[in-house]
Amino acid sequence: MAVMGDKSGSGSCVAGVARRKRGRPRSEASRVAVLKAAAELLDVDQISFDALTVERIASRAKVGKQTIYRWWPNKAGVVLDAIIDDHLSLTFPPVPDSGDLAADVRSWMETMLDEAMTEELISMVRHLVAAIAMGSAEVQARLRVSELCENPQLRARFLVEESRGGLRPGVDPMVVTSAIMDPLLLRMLAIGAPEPEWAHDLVDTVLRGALPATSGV
Amino acid sequence: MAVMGDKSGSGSCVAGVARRKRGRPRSEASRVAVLKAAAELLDVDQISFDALTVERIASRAKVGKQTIYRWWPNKAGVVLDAIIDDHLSLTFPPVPDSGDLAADVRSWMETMLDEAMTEELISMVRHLVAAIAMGSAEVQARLRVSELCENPQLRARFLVEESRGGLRPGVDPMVVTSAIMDPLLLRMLAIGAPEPEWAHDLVDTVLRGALPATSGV
Amino acid sequence: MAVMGDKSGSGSCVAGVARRKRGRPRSEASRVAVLKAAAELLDVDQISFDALTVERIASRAKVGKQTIYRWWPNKAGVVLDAIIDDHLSLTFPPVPDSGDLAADVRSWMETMLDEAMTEELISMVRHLVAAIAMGSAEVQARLRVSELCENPQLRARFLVEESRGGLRPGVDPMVVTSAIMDPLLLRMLAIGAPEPEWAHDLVDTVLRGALPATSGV
Amino acid sequence: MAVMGDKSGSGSCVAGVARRKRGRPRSEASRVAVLKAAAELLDVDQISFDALTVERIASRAKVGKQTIYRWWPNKAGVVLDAIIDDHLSLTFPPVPDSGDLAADVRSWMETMLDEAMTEELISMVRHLVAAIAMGSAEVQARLRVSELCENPQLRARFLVEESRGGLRPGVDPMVVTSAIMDPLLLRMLAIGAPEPEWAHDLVDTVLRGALPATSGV
DNA sequence: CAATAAGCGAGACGGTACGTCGTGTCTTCTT
DNA sequence: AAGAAGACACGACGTACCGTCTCGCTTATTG
Repeated sequence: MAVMGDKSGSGSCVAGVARRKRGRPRSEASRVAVLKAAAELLDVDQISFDALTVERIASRAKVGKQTIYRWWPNKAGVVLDAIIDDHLSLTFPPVPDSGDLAADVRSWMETMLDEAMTEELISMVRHLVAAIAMGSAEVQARLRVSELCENPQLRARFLVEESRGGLRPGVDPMVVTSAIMDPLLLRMLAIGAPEPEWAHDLVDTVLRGALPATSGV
Repeated sequence: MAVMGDKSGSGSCVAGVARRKRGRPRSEASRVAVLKAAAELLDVDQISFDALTVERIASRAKVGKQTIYRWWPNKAGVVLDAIIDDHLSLTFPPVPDSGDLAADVRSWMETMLDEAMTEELISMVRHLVAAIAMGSAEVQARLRVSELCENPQLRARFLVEESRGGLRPGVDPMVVTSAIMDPLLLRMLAIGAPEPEWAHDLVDTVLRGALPATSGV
Repeated sequence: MAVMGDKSGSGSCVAGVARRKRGRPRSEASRVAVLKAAAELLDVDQISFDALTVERIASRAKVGKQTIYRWWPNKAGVVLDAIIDDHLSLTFPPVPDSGDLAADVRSWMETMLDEAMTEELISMVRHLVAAIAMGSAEVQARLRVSELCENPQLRARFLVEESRGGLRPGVDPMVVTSAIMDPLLLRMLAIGAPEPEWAHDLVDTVLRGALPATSGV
Repeated sequence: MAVMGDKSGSGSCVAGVARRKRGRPRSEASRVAVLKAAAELLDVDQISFDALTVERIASRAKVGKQTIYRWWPNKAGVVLDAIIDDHLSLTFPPVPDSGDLAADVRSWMETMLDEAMTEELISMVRHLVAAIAMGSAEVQARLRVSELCENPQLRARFLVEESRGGLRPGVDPMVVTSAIMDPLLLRMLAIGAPEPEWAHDLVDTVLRGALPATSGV
């Protein structure tokens, strides 16, 4: 999933051969060092998004400040690229597929509450949301909350179920995913781990709305 | 809903007489001027949360910078108090009550999409979420997204419906509110106004899970 | 040597009986506490003149800040009063009087160089000069360097000598005192203790000019 | 008379090649602009040493505040460099050389009293002495009152006279200069212009001590 | 192979805002 | 009325980053 960190939108060289430009080419090592440094500062050193500074990234990456400003518009841009380049990611537990959607989602939520509500994951959510909420319109154009914060696996499970005919007709798997995941994310952002009761109630209510009437949820 | 802007955790005078402290008492005028100034800068002048500075608040409020730092820990603290003190608030359209919950919520969502998705409302959502996502743990302890970003009217409508027995037994009105409102808020935060189709699908799915099976949603 | 620390020049009550003014009289205890505190901070705690603050004086004196501002114009005023009231003073070694002026002054200078060039005395000179150099015109009107920095004993010795006819006719004892003391003070201010050679040369040269031609200096 | 404004004690490159350091080199333009600005504020705008602020210097010099703090420890350091770099100096009237030292010095003192005792010169003396008296030990190490406040021309006149054999053997020209100049400076600092009588008496007394006995001073 | 470009680490630059400290004034209760 | 306490408007402090701008050096392509 290559991404142009390019300020100027670059517009890839259409000439098939990808004719190399004159002058010294961009250093891949520096690019990676920057993204890695940013990711580590947020992830390992657990600093907050606004305690993160471009200078600190540059210093940790052993890179000149200008090298960052040459390729990214600001720190939000760097963080987003770090996310996109998978140096920094939300890793939610996998969603099982036993054939029984309701049981699978409930079991997944159980695992979320028991194992995934770590300080690291919660602060990561905060960083991402902060990066998005503070980023410029331009930055947001490159990023969808739904693509980053959502559990792609959860969405995939709903899509599979839909193809099996296990969802009520007309129900959008994306919508179902959001209805479960987004309230969960906002709770993590605002109050940390949610109440188990609340979470189970959420899953039940949404699933009841998403499954066919015949299924005895 | 009075709130102690106090750094040191309020510490109410338990002694019944509430004996006045020595020295000049805190100026209520200054307190209000600060909150008002912060609110106006975000609300009227439409500046972003991180373009907001303590110095600018102080200058607009005609108050010494120290007076702000004496009573609030940082700008996020000021903004939160401004919200809590109702100088700054999200005002969503009212939820009608015709007796038919499904129709009411659908109509409310219609109004949201048509009238409420203004630049102002969306940027206000961003300010609030940024204030929470970037704030310290201490700040978050004083604020719940669920209390601020949520539409209290929507929640009230579900509570009324529950008391009338119009909700499926065991369904928590708070959960239902979140399942509709939170995905909407995240969309506003990330991509601005959501697709109408998506929004209607969300309402339908959640309501189907929340209403009694007998109701023909 | 009583001094009115009064801002308004006060103008003593002319009515012979010294009729007490209405209201609570000025607290002598506070006045002394302030001067003592200022003196100690400079003298004992060895802080520099501009590290000295009115707030620190007030706090050390257990006195309200206003009590200082009610009676003194600023910290320079306080320091000057502390000097005048003898809480803070330059104590130079005594000048012997053996009848032989030249021998006495040389011996005094010897003692100065050997015993008096302590860190405390030098920093005290600096405080005084700073207080004078930075003080307003009003402050300076109340203070003469010649009265404070000069060794009154040295001056007295020259005056005695003059009355005995031991000075060349027409020579002003004050001038002689200055010609020896002021270069010494400036050296202390700028470079700390002066070179002994330099000091002896100074004494010799000035004395030769001040004593009658007959005396074989 | 080049001076390193360097915080870290100059550290000249001993390596003959004087290999340039990495990074952008210090801007000479900024260095000069700062010293010039400080000098003008004291000299032209006639503000007092403690009304002088680093921010004002920076703003007048059109320089970032940090650029000042990068190279100087505080405002006293800046003022001292301004002095050393000759942007700010005491300019006393020239000392004539007619061959008759006594007449020359008396005539010079006459000119001093008549023409040089301007408000500007006196306040400049105050600035310089304040800068020294309040400065840290480090600052003082770089500056000698004797080098700055003294009239170099007066000293030169005495040195010339010494080489001609016009001074009494063993008399140090530096000492004579101080014995005349320092009392004058302290008077200017403390009370402004001195009495003419006092000044003439000073000159007579010191010269009598400095000239050979044969000369009929 | 030299010339020419452009990227690189380093670090100074003009700025803005920070959070703290001190000033001198004001306002409250206490003595 | 004066005193101790302490909040107030103001403004400078010295620091941290911002985003820009040279420097000398390195690494490519091109003539």
